[in-house]
Amino acid sequence: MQPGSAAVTSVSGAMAASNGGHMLSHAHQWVTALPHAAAAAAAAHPQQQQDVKGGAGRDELHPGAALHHRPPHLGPHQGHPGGWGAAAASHIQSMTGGAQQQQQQQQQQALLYSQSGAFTVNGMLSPPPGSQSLVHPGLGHHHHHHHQQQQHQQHHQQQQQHHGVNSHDPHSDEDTPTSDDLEQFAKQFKQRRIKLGFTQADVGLALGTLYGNVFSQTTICRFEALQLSFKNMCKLKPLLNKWLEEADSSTGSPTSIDKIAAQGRKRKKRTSIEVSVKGALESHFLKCPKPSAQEITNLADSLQLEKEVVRVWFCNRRQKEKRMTPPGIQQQTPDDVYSQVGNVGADTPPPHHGMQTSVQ
DNA sequence: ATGCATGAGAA
DNA sequence: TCTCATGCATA
Repeated sequence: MQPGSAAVTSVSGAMAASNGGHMLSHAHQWVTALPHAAAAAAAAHPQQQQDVKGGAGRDELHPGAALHHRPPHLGPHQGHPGGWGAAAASHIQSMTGGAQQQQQQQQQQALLYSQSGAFTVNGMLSPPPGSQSLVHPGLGHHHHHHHQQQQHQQHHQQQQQHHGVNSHDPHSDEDTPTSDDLEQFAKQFKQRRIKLGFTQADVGLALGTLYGNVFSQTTICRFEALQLSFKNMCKLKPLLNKWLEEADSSTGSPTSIDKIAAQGRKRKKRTSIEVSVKGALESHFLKCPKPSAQEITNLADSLQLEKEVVRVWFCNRRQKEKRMTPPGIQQQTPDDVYSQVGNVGADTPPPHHGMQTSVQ
């Protein structure tokens, strides 16, 4: 690896990777086009989302843009199942009557993807002819173990068992589930999904057509693999659960929906960082997960990467640590406990055990 | 299945 | 600026 090209950043055929020395005048503006509202699910229901906020009121009318999905009534729902990685869990969802505080949720943008290309306009109800789905013959290994989840950096847990609501019912889709619940659900979900012949992408779309919240294959995948934050898992579970019900029960209700066009945002080309460089970053991360702006600059400079790239790398790395199935977890089966050798480099940061037993 | 990226919102 | 949810693009 030449020291002159640690990372290859090619931006869509234009704008060559400008590295050489240290030009700090990179006004990264790949985002040139944005005024393109994705008025997909801009229904007027009192949800907590509203896309199109870039001031783009005019868009090219999507033919057949059907924004008519009944609101999933997520209103009085616990939008934030637990304060996990986030700060204070001060927002205890107390919907037990009338005193409840509400706060803005997150944002959701309605875009659409077309990755598997196997879905039909229907989202669901039509097992893709030859998707990447393979019928799993039963896979009956069930082994759930205990595992902690929280890291070290944060604090307090989230499983708040209130008075009244929440009566130890680890099966219903309501109330905050436990990690085990999530693990089981995820596993079950995946199994069912596959048996039904749907791809992750299909599900993502179906969710959109069903509730207005479209998700990508990526998200579904990460959900199944428990690679999301606990909080995020909790949020998605109800939706996916709903889909499951719909999926296997309504095997014959053509719910035609829309299919809008994507917008033309320009995204920066993915910078591929060389392994050696990644190693260096890892090392630094172990020493200092949160480098200061200055440190980032130095690091970026020495690694010959753009500062922004380094910054983002750290952000993403940190996020990884916060997932339910953190990186670095050695998946050891209860019978090969003797393969514990010296751990890499520094130390094993999170001694947490993970789950994720089978990867499709 | 994952790596790097975007963006809204919270500090 | 960081976190968090989320996804395009890619391996």
